[in-house]
Amino acid sequence: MTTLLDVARRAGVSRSTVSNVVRGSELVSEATRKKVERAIAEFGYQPNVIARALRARSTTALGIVLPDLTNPFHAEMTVAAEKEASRLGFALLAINTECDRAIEQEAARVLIARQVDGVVVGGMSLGSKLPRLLLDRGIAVVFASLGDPEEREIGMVDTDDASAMEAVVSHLCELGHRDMAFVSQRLREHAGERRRHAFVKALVRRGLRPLPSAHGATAVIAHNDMQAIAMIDRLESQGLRIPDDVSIVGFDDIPLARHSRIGLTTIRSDATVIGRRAVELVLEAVRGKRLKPFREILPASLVIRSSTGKVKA
Amino acid sequence: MTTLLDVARRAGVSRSTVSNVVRGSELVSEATRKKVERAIAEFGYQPNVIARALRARSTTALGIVLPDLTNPFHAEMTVAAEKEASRLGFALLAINTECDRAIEQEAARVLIARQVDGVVVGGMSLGSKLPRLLLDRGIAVVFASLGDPEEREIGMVDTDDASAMEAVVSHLCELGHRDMAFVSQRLREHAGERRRHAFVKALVRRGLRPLPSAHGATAVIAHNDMQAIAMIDRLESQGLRIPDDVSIVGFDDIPLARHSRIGLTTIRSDATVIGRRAVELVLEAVRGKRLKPFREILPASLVIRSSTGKVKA
DNA sequence: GTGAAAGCGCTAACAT
DNA sequence: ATGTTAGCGCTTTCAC
Repeated sequence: MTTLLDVARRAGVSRSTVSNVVRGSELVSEATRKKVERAIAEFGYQPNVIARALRARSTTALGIVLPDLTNPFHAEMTVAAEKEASRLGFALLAINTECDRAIEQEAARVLIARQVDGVVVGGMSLGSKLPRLLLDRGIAVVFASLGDPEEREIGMVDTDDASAMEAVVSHLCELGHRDMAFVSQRLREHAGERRRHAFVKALVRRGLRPLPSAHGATAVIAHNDMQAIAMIDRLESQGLRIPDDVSIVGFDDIPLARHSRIGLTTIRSDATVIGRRAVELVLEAVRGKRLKPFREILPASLVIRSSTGKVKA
Repeated sequence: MTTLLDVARRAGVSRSTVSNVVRGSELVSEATRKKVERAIAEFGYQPNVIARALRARSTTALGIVLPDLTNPFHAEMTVAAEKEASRLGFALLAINTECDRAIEQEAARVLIARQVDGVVVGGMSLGSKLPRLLLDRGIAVVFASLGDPEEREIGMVDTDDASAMEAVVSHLCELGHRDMAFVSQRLREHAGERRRHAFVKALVRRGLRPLPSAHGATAVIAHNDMQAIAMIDRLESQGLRIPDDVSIVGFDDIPLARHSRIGLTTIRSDATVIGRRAVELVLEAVRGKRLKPFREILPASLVIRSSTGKVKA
């Protein structure tokens, strides 16, 4: 392994000069820069990221915390985040928590121990301590597709839940539905509860009230597409027909939602944009310049397919 | 941040002694161990992973390289790998390559720069240079769900492609199919080409030959479930019926395959086991003890659902 | 059994 | 503009 010292000797300069060249510092003459660059090329020198991290107190690594990576929405978000991070020279540590409190706590411990510069939270349990733990260690945090954080220090990028649910309820009401329910698999999931809240608000505005469970509902709104698709499977196994007996609405618009066999009515949410922006925001926070808006709400749109229909007469 | 020195001072011992206690070295008296442990608990001391990595030349980090994290099979494998790695104190760096040569090269560069101890390869382009690049830097490599590596130094864990394809072809032949085709989205994907090879072999054994493309085939075998499911969508959009006009077979048995609306005939492959074992194997390699078999082939089984049927008379 | 000392490879004051 | 120096926090001989 070639080090700064090797390059320095080869180029006949000091290590700091080489370091300056490597880091693109301005205070190096054109002549020496050339010399050093030649030596670097000759050795194929690559700075040791570990040594640099120890000294500079920045690992150029980010974390991403997810409840379920097997959900294509989260996977797509992660892929986009990884791509953007990599483009900017950052590595991405992905941690799957299953929304389990203990695993979230452990995730925080690992992220702190590994000294990541920032963390994108793509999902967590309601009232999770994870963000606070990170913030307390000076680690930047951004919520992605997770709704509004209560704390000012946390950044966010999300689809507009409120107007999305407004559109969903409006659509269902037009189809004659009055008995609607919101379902989420894991009770007390942060994003789910926020969406449930928005859903209830939209109902109440119309003088309606949500059913406590899918039982007896003519329309079921699921926390996300995966759960909506699972719900179709469950209901159909019970002999119900979608949408004749029950209408189903998802959230995310994962690629599968538009599959001919699925045709899920859902809210379009752009995982790629959210993942990319989340990384951009967290890096802005890392660099201490929150000039641009630190919270960003993307417009939501309802995509109507075949999983919703008129309520039976 | 509390350091070794803080703990040492508090316990009235030297840093090396604290280090010995932390690393569980035997050569510490019971009495001092107790003292040190108390001081550690008092401070809530956590060793600095970065400093340790610099000195010990081991980052306790692994990499996982994937072609497409949005494929639930790969996602599940990654989740399992991450879980196992985390259990053993290792972090996991996930890199999505889209099977793109340039990205694979860049992935190798990053993994080398970050000095990961080992890498699980869950997918790559045929003849990719990635494994060689890593091996040359002394980084352990294990193929997961990728077939047999040519190089002895590379570990592997995979489902038995050969017997799987044998079962598929046998099943289809019984249904009267003779015009079959294997399709894979990305030409020249390592795993896909291995499966294609196994498929062709099984055909030839019966005196049959594969069709060059899905066109005109009565049965189509896809590289994996996601592609099979996409194929159903495509064919049905063209007005064909599955399985009446065309039978479809996948590979992986992702959860979606058994959805009531999908019912995909496929090969069962356990992503969780593969992910977990891949990490175990790569760590055995890291620790230099390849006592246990370094290559592991899991039994394959055909799951027959509703996407395959008798060929039209 | 315990401690002193020498770095791992790099960065960032501070000199020059 | 370039070099010198002093560590970052840890591990690991090597003495005692």
